[in-house]
Amino acid sequence: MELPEVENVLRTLPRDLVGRRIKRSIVIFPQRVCCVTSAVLHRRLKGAALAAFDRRGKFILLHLDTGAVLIWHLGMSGRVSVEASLAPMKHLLMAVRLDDGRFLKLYDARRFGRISLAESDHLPSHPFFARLGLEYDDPALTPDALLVSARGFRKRSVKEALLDQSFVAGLGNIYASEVLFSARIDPRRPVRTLSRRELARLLDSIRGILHEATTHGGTSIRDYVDAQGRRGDYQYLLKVYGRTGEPCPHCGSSSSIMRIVQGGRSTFFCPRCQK
DNA sequence: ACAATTACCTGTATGC
DNA sequence: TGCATACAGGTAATTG
Repeated sequence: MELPEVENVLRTLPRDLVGRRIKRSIVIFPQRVCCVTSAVLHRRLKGAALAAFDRRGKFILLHLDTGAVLIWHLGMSGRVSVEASLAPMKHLLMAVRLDDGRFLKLYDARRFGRISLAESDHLPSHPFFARLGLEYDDPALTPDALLVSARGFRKRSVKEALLDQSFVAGLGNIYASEVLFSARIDPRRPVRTLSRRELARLLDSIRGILHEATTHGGTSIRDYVDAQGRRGDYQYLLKVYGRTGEPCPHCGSSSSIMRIVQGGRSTFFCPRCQK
């Protein structure tokens, strides 16, 4: 799940969760709990009330009235839902039982999702966030800031840089290809060779694509659904991702969308438009 | 110190 | 019908 999907999960969490107190927590896969023991996690959650929900990059932050923050990362296949019973347990990573009997649940078939807990005063120093890049809508994210960061990558391609969460927080494999197509930049270019002008275009594309995808409820190619179980619409608006062999929607040349592999992940682009 | 590869997982689609 | 392979919204550990 990338930023637009995570944002839509947050937006679709029932508002009446706020104020509910946690009776107990259940961790099915302690291996997915990071930086804190399950025992400490349970102790810190029990009796606390849900206070606010937000996001940093792809991390979901569930703020409690005690100052503790429960952190969930959805990995590739994570799902959040609120249900009346603990069952079904299949693919359940963790759940919290609330004082009204409901369960706030994190499912993840592939178990790449991650769980942690931090104190809200110390969030920036938590290992999840210490090296995380700026939010795409942060005014501090400027072409010059990207230029400085890009120069720090010795020979990474711009596609690989977009997947690196220290460059910009929140992009994943789908939107990295879409952003580069929108900016007309060849994904194979070493990121340090991009001019300030090109990075400005890249930044405009990052902002445009992530905002548009969020507005459309995210991308549901296979499994993704929000916290209400609804699919997004952005899969219908993808210009290059998953469209190998299709005509380019910009230059129109037939079967021009190519798939290549970079860092073990698929990249889709139009070699005619993207220089 | 760095870049490239492998590891962690399960589910689904495809081809023999 | 198996069975083998490829691939999937991500990141960390390991290898050279």
